[in-house]
Amino acid sequence: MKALSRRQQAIYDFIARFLDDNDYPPTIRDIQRELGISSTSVVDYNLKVLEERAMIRRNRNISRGIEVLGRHTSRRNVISIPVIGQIAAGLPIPVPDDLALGDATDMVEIGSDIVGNAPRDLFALRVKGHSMVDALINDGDIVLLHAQETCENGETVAVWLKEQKETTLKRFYLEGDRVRLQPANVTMDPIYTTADNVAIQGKLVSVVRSIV
Amino acid sequence: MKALSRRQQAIYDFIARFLDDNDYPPTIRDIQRELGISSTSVVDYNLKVLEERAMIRRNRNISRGIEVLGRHTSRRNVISIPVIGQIAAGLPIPVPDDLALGDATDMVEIGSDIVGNAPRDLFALRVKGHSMVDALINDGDIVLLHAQETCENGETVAVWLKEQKETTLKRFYLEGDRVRLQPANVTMDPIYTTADNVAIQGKLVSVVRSIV
DNA sequence: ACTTGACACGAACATGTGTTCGTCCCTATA
DNA sequence: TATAGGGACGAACACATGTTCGTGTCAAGT
Repeated sequence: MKALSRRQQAIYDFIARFLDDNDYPPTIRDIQRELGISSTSVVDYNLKVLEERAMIRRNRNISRGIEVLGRHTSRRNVISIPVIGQIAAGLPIPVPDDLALGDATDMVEIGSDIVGNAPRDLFALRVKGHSMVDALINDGDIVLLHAQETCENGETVAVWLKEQKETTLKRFYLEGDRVRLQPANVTMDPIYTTADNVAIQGKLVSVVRSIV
Repeated sequence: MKALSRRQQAIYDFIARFLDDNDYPPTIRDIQRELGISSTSVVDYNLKVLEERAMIRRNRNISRGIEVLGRHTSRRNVISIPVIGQIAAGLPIPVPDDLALGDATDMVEIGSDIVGNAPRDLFALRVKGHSMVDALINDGDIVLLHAQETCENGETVAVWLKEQKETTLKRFYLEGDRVRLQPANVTMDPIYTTADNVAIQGKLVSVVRSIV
C-alpha cells in the first residue's frame, strides 16, 4: 500500500490533535483553515483517501461526523471508578452508598479489559498501611472492588471481621461451618473463623499502583 | 438550587448516552427528535438551563458544540499504552522500537493521574514468572515503564544485567564506581555490580494487576 | 507527444444546525 | 382576579458545513 501523502498525514494528525483538545471533531473547514488549504474540496478528497484506508470513518451529511479509528476509539472501553475512601486493617470499609456520579473526590480511569465485564458496582479504595503486603498490595495502592456480599470459594475478597473489628483482604474458602481466609502469600498461615463473623464487602477485581 | 425538570434530566442523559455511542456530540435537532420535543427552541432553552448549572458547556455558533462536564471529561485524561511484550527474569526486555500507533497487539488504557505527567515514551510489559514478587509484582501483572536509559538514584528501574543475561526490577543506586540494586522487599539483600554491567531499560511508572 | 492518475483549485449548491422572536399555557403568589 | 415566571410552541432567519463539478498541474508510464 502506498504511503500517505504529507498532506494526508497532516490532516490525520490534526484531527487527532483536535479531538484531544475539543471533545468534538473538527469540520472540514477547520481542517482547511489549520493546514492552509485553499479549498474544502481538497480536504474532502483527502478525507476520502483516509477513509478508504480505514484510518477514519465519515458519517455522511453529518457535521463533524469524522471518527478516528485505530487509536483508542476511546471512551467506550474506559471506565471511571470512584475512589470512595481508604482501606486499612483497623478500619471498616466505607460503604459505597451513593456512588452516584461525581460526588467522589477522586476517580480512577481504567480500561474495561482490566476490570473485566462488570462495569457496574465497582468502587475503589486507597490502601493505607502495609497490612496487605502478603497479597502483594502495598501502601498507597488502589484496589478496585466489586461490591457484593457473597462470593465463590477461592475468590479474593475484602472482608470485615466483626469480632476482631478488622478489615482484611484474603482468599475465601467456606469449609463446612467455618471459613478459611487464606493469605496470598503461601508462606503465611490462614485464619480460621466462623461464617457469621465475616462480612464480605467486595471482590477484588484489580490493583493499581502508581510510583510517585 | 431547584432540581432539574424531568425534561432537563432527560436531555442531559441523552447527551451522555449519545456521546457513548457516537464519538461526536448530538445536535439540538438530534435531541429534539429523540425526546419528541416539538421545537428546537425548547431544547435550546433547556440547554441554557443546563449550562447555567454548569452541567454542560456550549460553544456558541459551533455545530454539535456541546460538552458534558462532570463525568469523565474523558479522553483528555486517559492514555493508551501499548503492551509490547513480556518481562521475565531470563529474558531481555523487548525494545520499544516502533511503538507507533496500533501495531501493538494489546493496549492498556489508564488515567493520566496514575501514570504521572509523562504521556510519551511509555510502554507496558506483562510480567512472566514470580521473579519480582519481592517488588510486590506478581505473575501476570502489567508493569508500565517509561523508556529511558538513565535514572536518578533511588528510582525503581528495569535493568538488563549483561553478564548474567538477566532482567530485573530494582531500586537503583550508583555508589562510587559500583551499582547497588536494592529489592523492594527490605528483607532481601541487594545486588552489587559494576556500572557497565547494567543497562537501564526504563523507569517503573505503574503496576496494574487484573484478577482473572 | 499522449495518456493516466494522484492531487489541488475555486466556486457554487444544498442542507445541517444554532439562534431569535412573538405567543401561549400553565401554576404559584399577591 | 391579576400578575409573574417557568416552560413550551412554531416559524423564520442566518450562517455553519458537507457535497459536487469543472479545471488545472505535474510526474510517471506508454
